Parts: sequence; C-alpha cells; structure tokens
Amino acid sequence: MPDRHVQTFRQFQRVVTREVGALQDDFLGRGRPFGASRLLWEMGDGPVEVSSLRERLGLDAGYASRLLRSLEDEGLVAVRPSPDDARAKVATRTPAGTDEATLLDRLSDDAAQGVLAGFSDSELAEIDAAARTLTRALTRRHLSIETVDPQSRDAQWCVDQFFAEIDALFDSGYDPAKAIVVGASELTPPHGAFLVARLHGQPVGCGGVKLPAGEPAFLKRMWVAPSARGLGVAGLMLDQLEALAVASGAPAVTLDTNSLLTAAGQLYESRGYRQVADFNGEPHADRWYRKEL
Amino acid sequence: MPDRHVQTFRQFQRVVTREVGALQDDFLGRGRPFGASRLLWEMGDGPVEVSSLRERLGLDAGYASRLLRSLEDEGLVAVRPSPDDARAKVATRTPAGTDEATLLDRLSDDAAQGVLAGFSDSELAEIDAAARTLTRALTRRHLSIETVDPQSRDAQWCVDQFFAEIDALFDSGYDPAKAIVVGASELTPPHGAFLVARLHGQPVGCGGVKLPAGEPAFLKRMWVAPSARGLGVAGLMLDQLEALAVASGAPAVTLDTNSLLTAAGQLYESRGYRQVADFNGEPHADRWYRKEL
DNA sequence: CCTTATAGTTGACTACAGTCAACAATATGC
DNA sequence: GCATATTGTTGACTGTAGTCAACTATAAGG
Repeated sequence: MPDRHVQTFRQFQRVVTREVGALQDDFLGRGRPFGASRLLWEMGDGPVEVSSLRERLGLDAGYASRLLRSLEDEGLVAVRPSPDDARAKVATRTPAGTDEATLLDRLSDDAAQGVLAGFSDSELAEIDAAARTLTRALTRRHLSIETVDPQSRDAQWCVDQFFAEIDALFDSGYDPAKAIVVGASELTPPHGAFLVARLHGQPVGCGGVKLPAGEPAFLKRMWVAPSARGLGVAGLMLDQLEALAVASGAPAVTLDTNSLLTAAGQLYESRGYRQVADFNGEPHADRWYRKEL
Repeated sequence: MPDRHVQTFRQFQRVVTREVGALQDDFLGRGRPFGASRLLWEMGDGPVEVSSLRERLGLDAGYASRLLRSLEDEGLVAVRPSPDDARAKVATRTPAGTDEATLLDRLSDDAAQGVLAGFSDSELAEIDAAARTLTRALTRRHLSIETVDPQSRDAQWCVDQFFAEIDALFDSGYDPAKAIVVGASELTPPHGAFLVARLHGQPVGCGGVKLPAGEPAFLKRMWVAPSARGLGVAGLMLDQLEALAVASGAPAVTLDTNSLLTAAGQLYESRGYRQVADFNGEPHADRWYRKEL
C-alpha cells in the first residue's frame, strides 16, 4: 500500500481526534457523564432490553446498571422488569428523556452544521461524498455477511423489520397471506440461502436467494436497516447472493420489487439488472428485474 | 444547508468516534496514560520549551508537570532549565524516548493500514481524496490568516523556517545576502503587507506582497509549514494576497519561484498564473510568473 | 530595590470510566 | 425438585483526567 495513503489517513485521524474531543465536550455540557448521554441517546424511544443495550455499547453490567440508575433518578428513563423474563429488565425513555435525547440530537446537528457552515454548495456536495466514502471505508472492517438459518433469531428479526417497513410504505399495506409464500427450506442450502449482514455483530440487513436447479435464481427479502444505509451493505449483499447463484449454475438472477423502494431500483439498475415483464404475479410488486450471468 | 448533508456528516461523526476510541486503546496498550503518550509524541525530537508544549496541547500547568515527571521517571525524556530563561524548562527526548515515539508512530501507521487493508488501488485513491477533503473541511474553522508586522515574532519564525527549508533544498543553498532585499517597510501597509496563517493559534504559514503604486504587485515569501500542507492554506493565503493587490489597484500580480518547489508551481498554474521571462534577476529563482487582474 | 508578572511544582481535590466479586432473583435442563 | 446458568444490583476498588490554589524561583520594568 502506498505510504502516502497511510500518511494522508493519519493526518486525517489526527484532525478527527481533535474534532471528536470537541464533540464530546458538547455532550458533557449537559451536566452528566458522556456515558450516560450516550446510553440515553443509543437506547432509542421504544422499550429496549437492558442486556442488548449493554452489549451494543460494550458496557460492564455493573457500570451500565449505575448509569441507568442515574438516568432514572434524573427522570429520563423508566426501567421495568421484562414481560418475557422476570430476571431481565427493559428500559424506556420518559417524555422528559425523549426531550433530552432530542436536545442532544440538536446539539449534534448544530456541531455538524458548525463544521459545514461557510462552505459553498459545491464544496458541501464534495464534503458529503467524501464523508460517505470514508464512512463506508471505516465501516467495512466491522461488517460481516454470513449464511444463516432463515428461522434463526437474527434472520427473523430482519424479516420482521422488513415487513413492518414495507407495510407502512405501501398504500394498501403488506399482507404476507397474499404474498408468494417462500418456505424456509427454499432459502436453505442446497435449495437456496439466506444471508444476514452484521455491523459490530448486530444484524443490519438480510437477503435471500432461491436456487431452483436449472432455473434462474430468485432474490427475496433484500433489506438494510435504516441505521446502516449508505454504507454499501446492499451492494456487498448482492455480490454474495449473485456469487451463490453463479456457484449453483443458475443462468440468470431475477427478482421483483416495488417502485416505492427507490434505492433498491437504483441499486439493481446500476448492477446491470434490466426490467422485464411480470413473471410471477406477486401482488406487492410493480417491477421485475433480470440479469444474465 | 441541505439537511441530508448534516445527516451524512453526523453518521460520519458517529463512525469516526468509534474508530478514534479504538485508536486510543492502541496507545493505551503501551502501559501509560494516553495523555503521556500524546505528550511524548507531540514534543518531537529536539528540545522544546515546556510552556509551548503545554499551550499546544491545551494542558493545565500542574497536569503537564506531572505528566512530564512520569515520562522522566520512565527515562523517556530529559527536562532541563532553559538556557534563555532560568524560570522556564526545555524537554528533550532521550534515546529511549525517541525509540518509544517511533514505536507509537508505527502503531499509528499499523492502525491506519488496518483500516486501509483490503481496498483496491482505485478505492484507496478514492479514500485518499476523501480524507484530504474532510481534513481540509474540518481544519478550515481553526485556520485564520491575518495581516501582521513582518518583524513580529510569528512572522520572523515563519520566514526563518522558510529560509532554512530552501537552504536545505537548493544545491547551492540559499544566501540572503545574494537575494533581492525586501525591507520590512515594503511589506507593511500601505506599501505592501505580510500575512501569517495560524492553525489553532500556532503559525503555520506566511506570505508577503509588495504593492508599489501603479506597478504590478509582487509576491514574496509564500511558505506553509510541512505539518499543515495539503490543507489548502496556500490557496487561502493566495486568495488574500491577490485581494490586497486588487484593492491597491495593481494591474497584475507577479512572483518568482524555483522549480524545486513543485507544489508552489502547481498552485500558481492552477490559479491562472502564466510563466514569463525573468523580470528581476533574482539568483535563487528559475521561474517567473504573472497573472493579470 | 521593589513591584509585578511568569514558569513550574506540589498538595488536595473532584469527576469520570471501568473492573471485579459477592449476591439475590429467576430460568432452564435434567 | 435440584443443579446450573443468566440478569441485574451493590460495594469496594483502581486509574485517568483535570482543576485550583498556594508556593518558590526567576525576570523585567520603573
């Protein structure tokens, strides 16, 4: 690797270290430890299992317990026993906690705006592209894509998220009963495969492929979590799904999608998929694609 | 400012915060506080005044004193009274300290290489460009360019650095006695100006302009510190010097330079300067440029 | 010479970050 | 029903970061 790339990157790291320090000062301005703010921010609005929160942030059980207690004392979160497991607890933000998280969000936005202020539109576009490139590069190492059992917990979670999202997006919702049924065995080797993408070990996306012998492969349930979009996850997922199709000897890859999923359409077209006529009558789809292998 | 730019940048900040944390862990692996490693790394090899070191790192006097003492106890630095001022002290790395700093450098290089590993050459080039763009953007806010007295301490320091650098670069050295003399008054309003660029308050570059009434303006002593190159400092400096020339009614801007200063030549040509014949006989120059205003 | 400013040291202190082990309550598998 | 594992709480502890004020030694200006 050229040494100058390493040097460029190190200068970048030095600058960024400084900037991150300033960012943390902003969080500290809220009169509580950075760890507590981070916890409040990271937990989101809905009820979260404390154990998953702890794991996500890499916190010690005792430490997390104390941080949560301090947030509870401030009246920002409510911690209650989990309905599923009386040992476990779930944390929820109180209205005050939501307000505070919103404020933290605004502070972060302001910090970002402060950095971006004073640049022209074309410079901003350049900075935007550069930030995306580096975000992708820095993330790549922590991203893994693995073949899993489509009935595993992570796979189910992804599919549930996917269905919930398109149900909210489509005017007439998404009704699994009307959709073409895909059984678990069809997405399990050797008849197919189901992949889950994980970022820092947390599932952030999925994709399935049916591999009927001698016929075109068929992609199903490609989804990327909103938090992980723009990182190129879908592209990597597509690479792997296509590689499986090639390995199985499939002559082509086909799929159906909906024009409301704009990013998906763009991805397929940029990867050489061409629109074809409806080949399966899937009621939730309005576009069908095919790519020869 | 478009909201999506803010969102892109915030995602970038989140990713980078994580990465910086990992970087600090590497430094901590050396068995001493991060602050001490940073101090050792930042002080460089030569003797440094403790006060300037403290200021550069933004450390409390008491805290810095203790960090230095701990490095001294480890045998990594030697702290002695300043020859100029018996109150002040200067710190120097011992051979062991230099070794340790080299090791820290290597750890940082390795960390950078770890991030960059696995990318193709074209991806690396893209990442390099993106890192440069963001480094520039993140730095811009902390960069100031001001008109100063050419005999002020910061101005003198920059000019000394500049002369030392070209003296080392030119085969026959740089001899101020042979060079065309430019008096301080020629670089002081209204006959001219001398600008110093500062990053986080520390001088990192300079540039002078002579503004003889009715004649072309003449640029002198454009220099950017090695540590601040690639940040666009020279470009901003040139903008301001040209603005002064325009304000004074100069019909053109001229300058001499040497082809060994390759970055300078590229900058001038990208800014619309065209090469012209020798117009002043400066012995250290081998190229002359002019730009009509 | 005297006043005032500056450089550094030291002691006392606070807050944050994080670890470890003991423990209570509850689940789970046999 | 009992051994074992899991979830969270609590107490005790360490190390890092950083602040503040008192103090000594030296400089610089009138």
